[in-house]
Amino acid sequence: MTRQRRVILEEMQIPGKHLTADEVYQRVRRRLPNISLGTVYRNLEILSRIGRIKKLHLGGGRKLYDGGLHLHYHVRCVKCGKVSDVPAGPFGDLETAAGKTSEFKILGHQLEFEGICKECQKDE
Amino acid sequence: MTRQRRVILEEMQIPGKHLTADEVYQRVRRRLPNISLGTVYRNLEILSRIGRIKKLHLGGGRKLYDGGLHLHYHVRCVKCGKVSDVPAGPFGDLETAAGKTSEFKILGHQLEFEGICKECQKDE
DNA sequence: TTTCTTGCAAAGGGTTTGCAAAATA
DNA sequence: TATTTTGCAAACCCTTTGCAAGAAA
Repeated sequence: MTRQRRVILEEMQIPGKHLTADEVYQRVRRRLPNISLGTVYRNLEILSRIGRIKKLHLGGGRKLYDGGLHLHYHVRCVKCGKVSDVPAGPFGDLETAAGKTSEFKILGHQLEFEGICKECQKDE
Repeated sequence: MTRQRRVILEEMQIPGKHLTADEVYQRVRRRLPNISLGTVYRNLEILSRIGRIKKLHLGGGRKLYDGGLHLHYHVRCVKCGKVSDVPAGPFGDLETAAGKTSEFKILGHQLEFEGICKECQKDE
């Protein structure tokens, strides 16, 4: 656990926020001005592999990193791209249901809603 | 509706299959050898915007295009990346539930399961 | 010391875009 | 004819990677 990795992890602890790799880079650079973007990418990959953060691939096509590990879903604004958390369920046991109709051994799931955020609703 | 667009749409009609832009390009090229990759990208974008196909951003980070318009979900193998359809629900009314806890006006949702496909289960 | 990680810069892969020519409505 | 779309190629992200120097275990 290097200094860089620790700071990256700390800077990801923003409840309800989801950052691109470059946003993480910008934040971390305020504390470690010499860190490189490559290091940020490498550590985001490692941290998500060991389960300290979550990598999201949402509909907008952007890769986002989420420091929040509690079970929750996401909603993305189709107008401005803003992503917010949606508290999880209770949505029944989705995985059990899927396991009955699929030949896959189900290990997990991701649920993403799309809609229009409060600000964009005003603009309509 | 140009010839290129029509052929692209036709080549996407493979039940249960999900293609990358390049796979679409390869398929279409068998019928229209001079089509360019740019044209494929432009038409996939247009077709998904007008709702004739669906653009998927699954966990693997890959962008896939799906010609199947019936309501269904997807499951992705975490070992080999294979993507299969999962019949939808009945999973209750996910969007109504999300609308109660979110300030967004909910318009839709995508649900992706991850697991291990039949073939990869054998290898374990 | 041995192994892992860093910063740098270059390479890589997928996607988008400007343009003039061609096709469509 | 007016508008849209095409093929081509270059440009454009974003992300990954090779390397030698540096830090961590």
